Amino acid sequence: MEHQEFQFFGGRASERGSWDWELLANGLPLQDYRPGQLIYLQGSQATHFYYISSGRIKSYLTSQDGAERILTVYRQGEILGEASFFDGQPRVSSATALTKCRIAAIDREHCDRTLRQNPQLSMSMIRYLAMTVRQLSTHVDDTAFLRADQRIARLLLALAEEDGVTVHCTHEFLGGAAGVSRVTVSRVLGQFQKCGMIHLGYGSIRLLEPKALERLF
Amino acid sequence: MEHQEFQFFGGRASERGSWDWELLANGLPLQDYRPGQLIYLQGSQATHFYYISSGRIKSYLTSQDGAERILTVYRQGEILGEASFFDGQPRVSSATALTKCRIAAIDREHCDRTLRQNPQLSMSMIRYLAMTVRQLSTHVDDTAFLRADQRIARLLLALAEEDGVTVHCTHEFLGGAAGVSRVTVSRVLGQFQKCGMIHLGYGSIRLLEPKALERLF
DNA sequence: CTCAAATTGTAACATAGTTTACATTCTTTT
DNA sequence: AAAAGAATGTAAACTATGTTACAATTTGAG
Repeated sequence: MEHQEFQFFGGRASERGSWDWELLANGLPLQDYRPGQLIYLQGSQATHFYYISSGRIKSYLTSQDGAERILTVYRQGEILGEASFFDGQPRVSSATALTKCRIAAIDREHCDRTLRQNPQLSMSMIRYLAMTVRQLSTHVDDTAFLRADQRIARLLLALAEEDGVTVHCTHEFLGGAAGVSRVTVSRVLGQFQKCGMIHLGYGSIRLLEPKALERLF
Repeated sequence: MEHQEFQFFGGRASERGSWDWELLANGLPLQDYRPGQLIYLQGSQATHFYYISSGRIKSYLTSQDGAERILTVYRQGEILGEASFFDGQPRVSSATALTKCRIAAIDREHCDRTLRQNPQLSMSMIRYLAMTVRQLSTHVDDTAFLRADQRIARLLLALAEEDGVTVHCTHEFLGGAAGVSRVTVSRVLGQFQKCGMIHLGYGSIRLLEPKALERLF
């Protein structure tokens, strides 16, 4: 029970390293992406899905007035965009590179052939999608039932799970991922710091008392 | 583009009839469930998933203080509980029968054998899970960016998609599905009625002007 | 080194939606 | 037919968060 339910988002932690998608990307050229570069856009048709050879990518929803809700942060060795690819409907989310990335784009012909030649990959894909369903359900659960401070606490713990005790991100980012405003993030983090649970830097947060954060819910 | 994006919840409309899971349940005994009977419980281990031969089932999340958030209404011919089954983690949601149901419980041994004998079923499962990912993403999108009245309008349209112009459910139910309180549902529906968009009965809502409801967002 | 841009802190104010409470209406049971 | 239970309508008080605004700090670019 090291990290228990903390697959809130970003959280593919529970399965990190247990996927082997290199086979899927085998033989495909890697493309370079710069930070901030768009990979796919909400509403577009899904002709490919993507394998991350290196770098980090966020997927997110955008409201009509431009607000952004982050769904997942994908990392090296993971795939993204496979759901819209398989169900044939337009993309529900967008994805952009958070860092420099090297990405392979997998098209339908390549995917079909590789799955046919490696039947065990189908089962991996089923498990991967099942994990994504779990993560999104947890997302709904959290936003439905937790207060702002609780969601922010969960998020910090989930990010620390991946990055270590010092999490590097802005309050703006945390707001987008937890579904609260930047101002609320700053206020809540200020309180956390006052209680000695965290230490705030510029663009970074060091978790001092993770146990205390867990006790918030 | 008859129903466009309205897979909000309950909404498997976009794919209705396009699944053929009978093969998966073939040879398994059907069990009878009464309305209100529990099928599986949040937090429990997933040893089976389920095929609905007849009846309707809701899946939902429960908060610590007992509040309920409905995720999906499943119907005849659909399967449920497959995500936790495949990813091997405890159930994130519960499921109970809404009506009398006949259900087949599919265990791991039976599932493995059937998928091995019918390789095309794996691809169906991938498409089904992909559709579920889409639905949950839409769920997150709606609760993140829409007001109470907009979510209720969407929900009514989605339900009408399945049940016809007269939707049979309580305000309590709508609240659970849209993520708002019963009181808010009653207030919003009252306004909709005053505008002539709907007609309210006892346990039923007739949509008079669906177009007007769509214009709300 | 300087200036512009990004990030953070904080306060006042606005508000959508919850909670609580109670009356009313409809349905089912006896 | 009466009584009990469900479902609905509506109002008042409350609250968590968003919004707006602006100052202070840190970083990065030229």
